[in-house]
Amino acid sequence: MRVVHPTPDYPQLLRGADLRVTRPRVAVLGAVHAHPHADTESIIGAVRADLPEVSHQAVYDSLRTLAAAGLVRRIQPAGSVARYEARIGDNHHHLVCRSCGTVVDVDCAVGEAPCLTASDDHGFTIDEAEVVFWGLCPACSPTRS
Amino acid sequence: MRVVHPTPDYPQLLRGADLRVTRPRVAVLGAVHAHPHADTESIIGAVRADLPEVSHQAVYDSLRTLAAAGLVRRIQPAGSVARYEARIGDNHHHLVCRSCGTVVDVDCAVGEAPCLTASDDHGFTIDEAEVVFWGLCPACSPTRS
DNA sequence: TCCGTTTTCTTGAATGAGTCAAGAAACGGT
DNA sequence: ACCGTTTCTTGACTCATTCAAGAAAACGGA
Ligand SMILES: [Mn+2]
Ligand SMILES: [Mn+2]
Ligand SMILES: [Zn+2]
Ligand SMILES: [Zn+2]
Repeated sequence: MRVVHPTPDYPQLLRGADLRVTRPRVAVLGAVHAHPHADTESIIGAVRADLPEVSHQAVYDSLRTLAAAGLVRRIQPAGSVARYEARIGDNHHHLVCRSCGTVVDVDCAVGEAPCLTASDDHGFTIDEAEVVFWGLCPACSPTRS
Repeated sequence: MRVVHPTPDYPQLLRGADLRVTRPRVAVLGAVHAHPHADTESIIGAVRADLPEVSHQAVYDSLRTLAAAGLVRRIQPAGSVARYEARIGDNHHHLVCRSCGTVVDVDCAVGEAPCLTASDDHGFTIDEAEVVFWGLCPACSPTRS
């Protein structure tokens, strides 16, 4: 079995979401695909490798638009700035290092989205169950003998 | 069976955590007990009912110290300012309204803390599994017939 | 109770991610 | 190519939270 990861056609993804295709949006979408869980500043840096003149506001606007359209997901672990990823629609979860802030993906252990049911929904209409595992990454863990 | 909720002895709680007993700390601890999931601004307001002259910085410092000592828990759902609660040590979870930001408690549906195990820990040393259910509270839900 | 040391609080300024707003440029349907 | 609409640029601004320096309070020992 062979899993293929063709480079996504970003303009097509944008059109499919009824969004205008602009150079900043294409570059931002590409940067998010290339740098999972990157924060806005990193994305601005990556985008400027292609478009040296993009404004930070264009990146902020693009990220917001892409997130609203469901083309990217925005996450924000407590104490962190916003981070973005292109892995969407699979309700996966995250492992966050308390020391360095590194974020890694964790497949949902239970099932489909939402993967968990609240014991008492208090009358809420729940649409997502977000799980964040906190701890220390290998690099930040105290070395054992 | 009778469940009693005696008013906690805040000075004693502080001493037990090896913290100096100061008026701001006692008041902040009381405010967090009285107003679960309140944000810092609300806590400042509540504390000033007792101590009209406390500085906002004293409240920020107290909250940080109390959280570090484990006497209160700090939560910060994405897009929200920091919120604090005194219900600690039971690994309960939260239900957050996407519209008004209301936070309510949800008992852990699975078990003891951490109530979940990551499918792959990537070498991390995990110490907490945080679950946030997102949705709309009854007041914010579109009314049905 | 008084003292000295240490911690905490007050005051005021600073930080920084993110937003707002107005005009210029780009997109895309005709 | 033209034109109406959306998006981008520029620059100012917000606001939760932090930083820093000196004044006040806490507390263990005398
Ligand atoms: Mn992810
Ligand atoms: Mn709670
Ligand atoms: Zn780490
Ligand atoms: Zn609500």
